[in-house]
Amino acid sequence: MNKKFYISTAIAYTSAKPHIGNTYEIVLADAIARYKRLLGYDVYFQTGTDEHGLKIQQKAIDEGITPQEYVDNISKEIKNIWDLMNTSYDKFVRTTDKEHEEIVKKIFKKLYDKGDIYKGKYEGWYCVPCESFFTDSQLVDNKCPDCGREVKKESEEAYFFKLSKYQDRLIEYINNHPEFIQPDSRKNEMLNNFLKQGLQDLCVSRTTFDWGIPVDFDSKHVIYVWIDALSNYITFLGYDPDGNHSENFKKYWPADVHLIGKDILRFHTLYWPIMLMALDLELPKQVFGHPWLLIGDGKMSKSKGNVMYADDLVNLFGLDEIRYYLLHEIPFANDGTITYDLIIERINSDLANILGNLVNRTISMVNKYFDGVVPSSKYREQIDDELISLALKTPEIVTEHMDELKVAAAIDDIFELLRRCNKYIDETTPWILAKDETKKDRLGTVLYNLLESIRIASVLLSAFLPDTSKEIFNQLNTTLTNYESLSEFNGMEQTKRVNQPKPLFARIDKNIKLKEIEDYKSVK
RNA sequence: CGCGGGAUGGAGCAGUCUGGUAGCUCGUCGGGCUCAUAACCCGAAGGUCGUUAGUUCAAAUCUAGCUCCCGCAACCA
Repeated sequence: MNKKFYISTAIAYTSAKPHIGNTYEIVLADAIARYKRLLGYDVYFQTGTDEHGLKIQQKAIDEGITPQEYVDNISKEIKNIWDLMNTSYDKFVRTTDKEHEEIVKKIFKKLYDKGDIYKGKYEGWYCVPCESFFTDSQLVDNKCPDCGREVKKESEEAYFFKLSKYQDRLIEYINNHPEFIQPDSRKNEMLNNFLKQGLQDLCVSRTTFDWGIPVDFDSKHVIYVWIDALSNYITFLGYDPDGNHSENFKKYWPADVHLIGKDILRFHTLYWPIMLMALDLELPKQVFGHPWLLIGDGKMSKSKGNVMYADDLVNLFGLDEIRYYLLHEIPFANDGTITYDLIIERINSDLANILGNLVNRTISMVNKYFDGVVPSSKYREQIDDELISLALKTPEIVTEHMDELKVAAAIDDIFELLRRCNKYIDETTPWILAKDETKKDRLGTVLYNLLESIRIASVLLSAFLPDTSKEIFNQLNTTLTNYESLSEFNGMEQTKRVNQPKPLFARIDKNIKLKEIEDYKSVK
């Protein structure tokens, strides 16, 4: 049986349309999931939307619709964007799902019965018009951070979760599993900032709004986001608080990777593991807090008017172009930058020049010199060795990087091979060989080596640029696209015909494109 | 003294853990080539690696201080 791999993204909050920074996460997860499938893993890839809470209730009221209608709309919009980005999730979950709600109630009850949840009082600064509580540190000039009005000290009855009970166990777990929190720098942050200071018990219910899952033994309260949202990772898999877990749950839990934004690391590396400990469940193997995508040097925000949305970018540049940018430009640990200039630069230099042009010139030569028939490769020379050994080594290197979730580095590895191909063409000068009929066999070998190297690169690329990869296979006219076929350098079937070359990516004229973007924006 | 991260040629980044000629991509300049999407290949210029002091035969890399930027600061996804 194949090894399993369970990867999840955070579920997106349905308060607004996600911008390109939020979209990055699903694309990153998709690349990892696709790569694992390529390696033969039995992959389960879950994503979805988080649909409860005060903010949503208010927005719905503002728009004069029910909260359910509101989240139905946004959830659908988010799903559309995920689909637009060609992401291969296996399950799209919604926290307003009835079954989820039932299981969450049971989880809450179970923790309550166990004594890990208890009833207490929540104290804080309350803003009446906003109906929200704030902590000391959240206040701005001792006023409400949202509306700037006066706040007053209030307390309300609430349920609390005993984080403190489990904190030593968690510290021990984190220390014994150095790979649990990634990147490492985040692990230190969590340990130093929170765990070592001692955890306060977490308030897990609210009475100030009702758009949430009710506490079934105390209907005044709704279950607050933590238990509701975080538990999506197990409820939709078929976790049963009474112990009759589904086959899926037994098969896929614990998760291999929770992919999340670095801002919600605390919830996933402190609250969530402790919940699981309280439920006597295994902890996820890894939580990866990925960096942010910044516009220029600032954070994306509506007030700055610099928000970029995935659908606009795809309209302007194309799907794989944007996937490429997202996957390649975001480093492992630090925040990345996105600007139109940088997108254009990457598309031109990497996709059009290095990849697109290589495929185009190679297929053209096969057509021109061999009437499209894949030539035989028996006249090898020493100069071929370097290319061939790199082509055979690249899958290993890419896999290593992917195992470390270093997606950008993995893509670089593939492009290293493509660059080597371009260089190889210069070294072997096939157009000169073509002029000498006696060198026809040598010419064939050179072209074969190129075709096969491109095939190998394209197989690896299928996790990142699925459509492009498909198109390359189409032009190569090959169906041999599995990972196993990369272990030997003979996957291109001789005597088969390649198709006509077709440019994969058009080069972009920067000035024209920037103008087009202006026009596009003004029409919107 | 709240915690953590960052500061590397014009731009975007790697290298820092495990000190030892400063690397990659883009851009610029020069050359080559013509199969190809004015693409490709080669070469060059350009950085006292934020700052100060220390450790060392040797520091971008270790230690301490300082400056600037960013995230977090707990119930705000």
